[in-house]
Amino acid sequence: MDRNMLFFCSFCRHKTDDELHQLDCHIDHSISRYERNRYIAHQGDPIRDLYMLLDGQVRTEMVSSTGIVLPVSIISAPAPLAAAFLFATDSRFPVDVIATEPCRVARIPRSAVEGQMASCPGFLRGFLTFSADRMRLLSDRIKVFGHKGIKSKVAYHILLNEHQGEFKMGHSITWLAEYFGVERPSLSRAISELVRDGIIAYRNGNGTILNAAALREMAL
Amino acid sequence: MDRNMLFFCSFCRHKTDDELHQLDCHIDHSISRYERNRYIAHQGDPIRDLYMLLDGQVRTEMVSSTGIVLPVSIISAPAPLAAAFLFATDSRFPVDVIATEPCRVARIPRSAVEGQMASCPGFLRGFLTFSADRMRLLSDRIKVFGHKGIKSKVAYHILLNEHQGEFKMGHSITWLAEYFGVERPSLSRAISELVRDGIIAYRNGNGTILNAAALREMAL
DNA sequence: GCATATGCGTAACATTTGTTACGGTATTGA
DNA sequence: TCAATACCGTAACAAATGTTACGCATATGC
Repeated sequence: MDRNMLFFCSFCRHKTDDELHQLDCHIDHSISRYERNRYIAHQGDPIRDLYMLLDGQVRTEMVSSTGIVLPVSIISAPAPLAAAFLFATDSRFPVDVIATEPCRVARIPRSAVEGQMASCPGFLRGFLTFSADRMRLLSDRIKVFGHKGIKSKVAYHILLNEHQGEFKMGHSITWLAEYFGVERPSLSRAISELVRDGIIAYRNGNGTILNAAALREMAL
Repeated sequence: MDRNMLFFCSFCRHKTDDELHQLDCHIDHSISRYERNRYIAHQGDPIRDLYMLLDGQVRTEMVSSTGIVLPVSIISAPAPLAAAFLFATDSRFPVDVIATEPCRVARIPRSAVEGQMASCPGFLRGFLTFSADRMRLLSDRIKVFGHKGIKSKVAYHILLNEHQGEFKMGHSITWLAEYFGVERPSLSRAISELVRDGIIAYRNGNGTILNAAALREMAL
């Protein structure tokens, strides 16, 4: 069994290849190959299987009801595709999934996934943890958007990453601007203003909180 | 066994009370009661149990690192509390949870939850579906935020809810404004402009797409 | 009937944010 | 060393959004 197939099984992932070969753990699945630019799934397709991208890379695209295409993201193996939605009510692919290079994809029927969950605690826990961690990413992002105004977002982000008056931005300004959903120059300006107003000191990704009260005020 | 305890079990939820009493399905759990304004959980507390709000209502609050409090949401029974994070890596309550009226809360140890998942397919599926549906809500919201500019958000929302040239907003303008993270008058203005420019007709929550091309253009 | 609350559209104005363009620094690889 | 690239700060101006206030409906309860 392919090691990547065991992505979700926290127990199995740490076994040696020898141990894996001796393992009596068979999950019903089929493997498909896709050439570059082939569609692995179309937006709206019902999700009946767990899709595991074993090798290669895909891009996902969203198609609006009458044809505009907007890129969403790039996913590299090994990774599940739309795993979060497999068990959703009326679960369908929210995007097109297209191979950007030759890919190998394993499909595991939902029933087999459920069976594996019931019989293999590591698999169950792996899946749940993967889902939960992903949910946390989304949830954190939503919280950022809950703060109106760039300075409020920045202030919130700083308070989250604060440790004894110091903080690290943790990412490039360019990256953060995308994360916040604002333009880079705007974010840059916002930070400059925080510095100008004596609320923080900042340089090169690291900073110090000078006026905690004002910063808290901004985070609303 | 309390019917609310079986929130996640799609099989059990549809049984009659008689059937429930005869059911040989015992989940290890303890039940606590909380008076109004009592803390059920503090932000940062490790999550070791599944919290099920059986009766009453809670509010969640977020506390920034130095004390500001911002309200997040109200949750009414029956509902799980932070269920999405139970299996996260280093899972902790992201918010304070405070009773707004007398509450009853069942706590089921994580290990018992895992055991129940392994032995009761309905429970497993119920939990997974709940998580997945919730993930979809968050995911949809993130997608909205991915569209910059109010008109782009509105256009996207309309295209999502379009059906043969007609659409329903589905919510009040006030509600949508919050959902989009913009001010109500701003949203109102944006819609008015779409109408003024002959792109849509709109009245009372329902509308018609007049210029699909322009609308698609706006959704980027 | 009346007071109250909610939801909605509108307007004028203030503020924030986007846009575009430029220059500077650091890194990388030829 | 040099060119190419990525990342960042800044500025001036344009555009979008927020703010505040008002009037009008509709529902609700007294």
